[in-house]
Amino acid sequence: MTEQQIRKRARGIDRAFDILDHLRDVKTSQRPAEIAQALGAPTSTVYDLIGTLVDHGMLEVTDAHGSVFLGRRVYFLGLAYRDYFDLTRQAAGMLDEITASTKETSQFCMLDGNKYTVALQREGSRPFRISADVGERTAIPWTASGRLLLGHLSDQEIRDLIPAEDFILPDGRQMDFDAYIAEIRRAHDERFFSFDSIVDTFTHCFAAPVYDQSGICSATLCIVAPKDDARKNYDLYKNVLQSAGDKLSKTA
Amino acid sequence: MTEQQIRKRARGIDRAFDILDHLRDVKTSQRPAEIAQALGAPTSTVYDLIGTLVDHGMLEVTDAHGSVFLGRRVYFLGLAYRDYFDLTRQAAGMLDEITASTKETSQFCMLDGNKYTVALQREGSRPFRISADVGERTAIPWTASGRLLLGHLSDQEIRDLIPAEDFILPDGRQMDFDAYIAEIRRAHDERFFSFDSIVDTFTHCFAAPVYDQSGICSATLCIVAPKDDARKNYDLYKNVLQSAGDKLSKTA
DNA sequence: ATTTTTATTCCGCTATAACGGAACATATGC
DNA sequence: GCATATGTTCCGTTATAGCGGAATAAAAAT
Repeated sequence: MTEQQIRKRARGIDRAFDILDHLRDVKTSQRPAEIAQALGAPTSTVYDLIGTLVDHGMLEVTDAHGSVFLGRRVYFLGLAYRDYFDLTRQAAGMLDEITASTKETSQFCMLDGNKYTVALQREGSRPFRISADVGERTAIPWTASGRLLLGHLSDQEIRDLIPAEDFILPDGRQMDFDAYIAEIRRAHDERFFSFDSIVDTFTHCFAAPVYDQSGICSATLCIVAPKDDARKNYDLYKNVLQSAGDKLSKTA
Repeated sequence: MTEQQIRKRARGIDRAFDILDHLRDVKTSQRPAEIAQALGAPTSTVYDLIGTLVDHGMLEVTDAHGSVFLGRRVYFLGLAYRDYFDLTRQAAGMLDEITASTKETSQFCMLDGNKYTVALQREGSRPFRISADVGERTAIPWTASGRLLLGHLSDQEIRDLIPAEDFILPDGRQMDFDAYIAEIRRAHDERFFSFDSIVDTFTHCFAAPVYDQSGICSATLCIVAPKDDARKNYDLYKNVLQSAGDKLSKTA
């Protein structure tokens, strides 16, 4: 076989998306036979694929002749795409504002499974070595955000979620679970949490929640500042973060 | 094999949508390995599928670790879904209004390949036998809408689109192509066309364009009225249709 | 640095999805 | 009405997609 591999059969998945794209192009519902013709694809295959696409809700039958158009599910997927990138774009703007007004490093953080990750970061005017890089996965209990992001879970759910070793601090000390839970509850009530960093000795971390439409804290905005800056500007930084978090929140 | 067929392999298409749905659920980008674990699906398969989904633009790589989230294309598909059903819903409302104010039968019509079809219909107070039922495919030149819907095409494109036999009227007479083109150009300029029905002897058909965002007449609103009603209310019907068409049009 | 774990790529086997074509159903023309 | 064309379903064959498992690479732990 040569570089130009000759394939006699197309993958179902490729043809499936061809069907979806085609319907998008023509902007109308069409019958299976029409679609098959338009794509130059084998009829029996197209019938089969349309069947499974309908089962998946990616297509909907629109009339008694069996015409199909794009289905509800593609719409919901589209919404998810938009929400994700809207949030990312808006969050990036917020970080710009926060860092512009405070000169401190700001971050947009989320959970990634049972770990904490920095999704976006804007470095302050005096960038120092931040504990975690963007995309790095960190133990949730080591972070200020890790108090806010679990606020909607029960004690047991929190215990189940976090691996036991994540309660052991970088310096080897064991965290107290009950004290951690108490901090989570307090952070949830106050819509804010801050503490001297656990992973280094010279920074203070501020975190404010971003809520999704169901009121769950789905992300946080953070400021990482040298301890003395943090002390001097505590109220300012807290207010800046909270109002930015409110702006990104979807709650009505 | 029994009723409960045991399958050892899943279809790629099914797993592909599982991946999309999963990302919608978690609302974050994830790495292939995570997704495979979350779905309990074979790793090698998930890697392969994610590759093709990325090729299709259904997924996008969001960071240097290879994390993926829903891609641009799902968004565009979602938009197409929304536009289609928005237009359908709004058009149905318009037909209600038109028929309420005129008592005549109103229709929402589109092209379906190289044929004309009635997509929606609201029957007037004295329903008579309409030439074409909803969903029926009719020769484009036989219809009033068939003047408006081709307004964006060149003479040659029109000639290529319409099968020769569609220029033969139901009574066997041959239509003159140049005269037909002239009517199309005039209808396009006037944003309106009406004539005594070709397919029956007692109705007059009115048609006004609905434009999509690129200014192409993608649909029409029509009134099918008995000839004498049509004569008496010509200006009223024309105005009602045109303003309704303007409301549905996407042009800025 | 070295080991251990986890993530990714590679590759060969085989269950089966895609396909062609026949059979059947439905619409269209005569 | 019958004939012709077109749309849909059914079914057997076979190219190959999905899979398991090995090999390799990258991270994490020691």
